[in-house]
Amino acid sequence: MGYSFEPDRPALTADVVAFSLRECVGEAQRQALHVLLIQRGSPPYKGRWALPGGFVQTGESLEQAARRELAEETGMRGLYLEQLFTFGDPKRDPRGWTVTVAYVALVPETVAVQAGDDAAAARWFPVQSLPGLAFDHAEIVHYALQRLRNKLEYTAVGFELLPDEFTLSELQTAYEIVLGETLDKRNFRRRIAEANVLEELPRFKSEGQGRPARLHRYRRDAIKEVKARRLFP
Amino acid sequence: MGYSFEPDRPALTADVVAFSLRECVGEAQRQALHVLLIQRGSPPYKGRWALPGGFVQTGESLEQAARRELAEETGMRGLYLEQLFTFGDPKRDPRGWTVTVAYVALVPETVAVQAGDDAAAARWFPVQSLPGLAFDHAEIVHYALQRLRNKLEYTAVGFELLPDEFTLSELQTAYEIVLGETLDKRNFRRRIAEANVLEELPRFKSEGQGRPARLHRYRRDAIKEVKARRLFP
DNA sequence: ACAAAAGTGTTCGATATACACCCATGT
DNA sequence: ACATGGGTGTATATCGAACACTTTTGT
Repeated sequence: MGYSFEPDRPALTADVVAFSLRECVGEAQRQALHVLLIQRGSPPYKGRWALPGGFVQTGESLEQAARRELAEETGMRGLYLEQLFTFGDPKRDPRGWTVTVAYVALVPETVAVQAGDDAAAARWFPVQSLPGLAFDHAEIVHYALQRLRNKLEYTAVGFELLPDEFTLSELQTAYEIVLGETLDKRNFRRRIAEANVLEELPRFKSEGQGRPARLHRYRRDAIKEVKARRLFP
Repeated sequence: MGYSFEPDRPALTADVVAFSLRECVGEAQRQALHVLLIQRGSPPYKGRWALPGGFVQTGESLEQAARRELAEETGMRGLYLEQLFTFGDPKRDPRGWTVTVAYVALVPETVAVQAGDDAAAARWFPVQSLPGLAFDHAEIVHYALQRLRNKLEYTAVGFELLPDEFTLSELQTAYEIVLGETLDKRNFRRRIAEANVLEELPRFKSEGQGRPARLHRYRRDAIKEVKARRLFP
């Protein structure tokens, strides 16, 4: 670090790829993985959809910036958040040199979006049918999706997409939607049990018809394994 | 991304954690994993050791900046390089707000270090006995080491630490040193063979005594597996 | 009673692990 | 001839994958 002069500085932003499992519009009961996008109100890319995010401010950490921007633009707080990658191609923003630190957030369906102060539209889009995105945001979403699938295979973060209390079937459905493949119920439950990150609650959830399902929640005292085992090899 | 005003900008740097397997000083034949450090010539942390790195310049990408700084300060070029993480704690640099994008580089022992223009000392330190580091660089190295071990378990990047041509025993030794455990020779060779990333060369390497070992090299046409298999579960 | 979702074990094949001897060269 | 490192196959244990029926509730 032999800083011998002070060159120009890029603008630094934090952008968030917020994933959530939501019902597809028009298709009740059919959940799909969605990404939250915000419609740009000013050029460049005016009217185009983009990831929530904005400038990192003096005195805050990168993660704080990501959380603040997400809260300001969508009202969502307290989510699982993880740094994804930093995108710094000098031409990625037509206005000038802008480097962005991208984060991934996982959002339970129970968390509601409140559009930001600037009244910009915020909407969930199915990852399978995203509109054209501003900047290099399509690339960022693509990279985030890969990472999410990987993460789900190796670690047990799936419940970050669910409410505090959930049934094992809901958890399995979450995994199936994200991974894009169906899983065997018995094998799935065995894996989750062996991971030892859930605890049973003394409550059940009745989903219309059928036998009520036991509710579970994440064990907050769950130990991070020294050598993470792959959950779904 | 509703940029409504232009806040202060942090300085943006790229730092590199360069790993290499080198002989320990004093202990001929005993290799260990080393990290390249540069002695700071000016405050803050004057005289302390730090990671090579420096400001990202206008018009270059983050990876280009990392490569350029590494070349300028150590003379090393053409290495395996991978983005690690971006560190942005507002207090990480006492001079002011500085965000750094950290990279990991893997350096064959055959690559020599030429100290940079500013004649700052550059030295390889065993990861087991690092000096006190400037800034948050100890944290960065620690994180890089975790990532390197992980990477080696899941993917076959081990040969990036070796010269173009190497023997399977050299490759195994590299894995053993980084992972900190001994591996079974036959199982190791089977795994590497199954990964299908190496090709045999019609040459052998005679290491003083013993039967000469066949040389191998990385297959440049090796296919990236869709679903990476763990090499050493 | 029946439709709908929850819950539960076992078998079989694949993969990982443990293990020992012969080969080619230098001294 | 012997010391040194290179090279090879098999048997067993573990793990993953496939698979079907019983239970509990709402209608």
